[in-house]
Amino acid sequence: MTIDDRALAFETALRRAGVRITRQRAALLRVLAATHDHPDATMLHARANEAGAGVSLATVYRTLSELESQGMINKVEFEGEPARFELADQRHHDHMIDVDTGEVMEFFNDRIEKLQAEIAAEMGYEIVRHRLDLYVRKLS
Amino acid sequence: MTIDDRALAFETALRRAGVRITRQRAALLRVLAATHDHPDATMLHARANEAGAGVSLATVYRTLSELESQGMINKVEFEGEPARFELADQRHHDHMIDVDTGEVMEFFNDRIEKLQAEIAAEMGYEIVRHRLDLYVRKLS
DNA sequence: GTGCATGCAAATGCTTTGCAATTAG
DNA sequence: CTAATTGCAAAGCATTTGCATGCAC
Repeated sequence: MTIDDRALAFETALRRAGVRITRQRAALLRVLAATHDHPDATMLHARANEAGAGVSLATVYRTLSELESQGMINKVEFEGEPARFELADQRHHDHMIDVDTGEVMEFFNDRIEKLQAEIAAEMGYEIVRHRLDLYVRKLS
Repeated sequence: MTIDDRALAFETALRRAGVRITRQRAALLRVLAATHDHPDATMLHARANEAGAGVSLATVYRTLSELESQGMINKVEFEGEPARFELADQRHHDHMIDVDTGEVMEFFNDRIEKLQAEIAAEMGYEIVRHRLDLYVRKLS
């Protein structure tokens, strides 16, 4: 799926949900469709405007909320920094954060997922969602 | 260890670290020593003042920072709420949050801990710290 | 045309900080 | 005595919101 395809898919999904596609939203969708890292609202704002879009930060926040409640992006909150965002059209995964560089990596481990569900079940609960963040340092 | 013992242990550790024990700090240490839940700064402020202490919120925050950098308490940041605090003098554990009641429970699973370390090692990293939060709902 | 979306600036909520007054050791 | 600590009010930061104007459909 190309960036254009993805941006178009976003637009279609939003239209279907009764959301109007404004110039600002189209620009943000394009920026998001091209995203391979974990930018925060300010970064997305900067990227949209670098592309000549003219979008206010308030609109960035409003659009991100909308996209999140549509389930199209995920908000990721690491400790002590502004919320970051990632595309939701991927398999579930957890995050590793390099404490020296700030780099965010993704990983998935099925055994951990299963163990979490078991632990919750043993205590009489089911998991609604979970967050597993590993703050790591490169081995020397 | 009683609450008084614990409060005294805190004082001793702080004095040893060259931190002065003021009336305000003593009151907060007492409140913390009696803590079995996961209060935030405002709650701790309220509890200290209910006990007739006369402590400002700024001092609560400053004391919590001090205690955290001394490794005596841990700051716990759940999604979308003010930071909470817990005593550090316990075995490491993770948290389960009941999404309906807000109740916070603790659990520990050695297999999950080991798997995390293995995953990090495979990717060439060592874990500095980690956070695992399960947002759960009671099974009906 | 009509109502949803925008920009702006002000408000919010949590947390930190500058500074003059106070107090622990 | 004197340097650390406090309270207060102001500032900081990320995020949200009220409102008048603008624009998508």
